[in-house]
Amino acid sequence: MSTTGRGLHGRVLDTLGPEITAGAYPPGSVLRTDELAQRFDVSRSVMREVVRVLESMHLVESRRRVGVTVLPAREWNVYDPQVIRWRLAGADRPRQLRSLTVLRSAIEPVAAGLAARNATAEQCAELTECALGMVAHSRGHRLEGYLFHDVAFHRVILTASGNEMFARLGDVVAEVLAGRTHHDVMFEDPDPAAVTLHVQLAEAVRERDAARAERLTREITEGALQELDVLAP
Amino acid sequence: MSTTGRGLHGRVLDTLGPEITAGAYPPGSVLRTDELAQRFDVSRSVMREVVRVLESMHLVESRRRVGVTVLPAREWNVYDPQVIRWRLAGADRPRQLRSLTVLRSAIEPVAAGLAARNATAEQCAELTECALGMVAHSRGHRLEGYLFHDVAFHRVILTASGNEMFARLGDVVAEVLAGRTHHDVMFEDPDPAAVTLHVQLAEAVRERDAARAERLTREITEGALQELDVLAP
DNA sequence: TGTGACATATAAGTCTGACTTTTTGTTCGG
DNA sequence: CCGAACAAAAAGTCAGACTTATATGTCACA
Repeated sequence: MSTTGRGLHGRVLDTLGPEITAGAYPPGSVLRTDELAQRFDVSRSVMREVVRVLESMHLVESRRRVGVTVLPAREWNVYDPQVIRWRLAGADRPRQLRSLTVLRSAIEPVAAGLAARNATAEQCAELTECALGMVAHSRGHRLEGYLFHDVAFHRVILTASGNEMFARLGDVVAEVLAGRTHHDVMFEDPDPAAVTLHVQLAEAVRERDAARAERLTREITEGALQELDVLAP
Repeated sequence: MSTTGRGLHGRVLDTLGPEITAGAYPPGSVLRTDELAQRFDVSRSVMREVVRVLESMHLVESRRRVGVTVLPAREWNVYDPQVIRWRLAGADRPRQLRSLTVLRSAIEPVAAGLAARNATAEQCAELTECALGMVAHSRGHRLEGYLFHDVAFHRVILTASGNEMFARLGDVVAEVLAGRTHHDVMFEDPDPAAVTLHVQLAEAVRERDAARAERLTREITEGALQELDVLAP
């Protein structure tokens, strides 16, 4: 599940990163490289590399004679996929999930509008295929299959928009959708209305109807927001 | 101007990072840590730290027995402020600027709507102050002063939205606005219509009129998009 | 001729210890 | 009371030896 995995360096990062993003050290706390190296039983070289990466994420700041200072959350690179994953795994997961869902609600409608203008024939076909897959798995507790096609659907939309900034949010959306299915329990089958909206959206993109694509996506994301209000008020 | 600056490590990064994001090495190219260390005249330790940071940005991938492989642009963490700065300084600056402006056009209207709901009295005051500052510098080639207040205005909106993902885009917006003023020549005074829109927006937020705030912001960002079409068709 | 096991070379990964540089806090003299 | 010199502390840098994974080539065997 963890992306870093490989190498001694990655294992330390996978422990220290989540600790920091979980708020284990209040902002302003100072960590000493040597102490950390001892704690994780690694050499200073490895520890320095870890600190450098944390520094590039703006989670900490390293200064001579003072140590490694933990930065306030406001400074963090919250768009770093690694940071997003760490925070989603932590305690303030609900708040994080809400932030990301609001982000989706801003981005996806615009992305869908652009996709209606720019999508290739192949992408239109993929979209239809995904929507059909969602329909096929919408009943009988086939949640995993449904999720798979849902994620793929939104990825295609974001990619087809032709905007690289939108395209790179595919992982975020995947994380949010997966979170909804797995963590926040989802006993029942997905909302039939949502399924219909996806089918109609694929249709709108295929027919180059940007305005309709945007409107439909807005309905989808508003649904996601309402769902969140019900689960975590 | 460069954020990294400090330390030998930062200087190497400030050279190698821009090179990679500028596409100097085609995707799949392999770099050897030892060679890079020689080239920059630094120790392997320093070079390894640089590679680790580039790896965390998904610009490169380091694998045993093969070397440091440059990844395709599709993999890059394009939301990393450092990466954004590097790319804006490079050759594909126009494309980058367009991507970011489209991103703005998606985010800011939603952020403004939220700001109208959540802004504190203090934030409302700041907003009005910024808008007045923009008015005051809107004539007589006071571009620097205008830019300053424009950036501050949008930062307040994004922060006041209460969504941390939006708030963190303040730097991006600042970069885009600064780019428009400095790089892409802007001899004339700013569009009076835009100034008026900002004043009205501050008003709408103060009066808690979310719908109007969103609509006005949409007009502002659409103006920015059209401006871009004129400059770089 | 194809295939699988094995050997080898290569480049990253890791560790250690010594040394340098910057910064901060203290102390001492004015 | 204040400023300048000083000392200590922690990160930063370096060099060299060693380890580990792995891509690739080799060779025997089918």
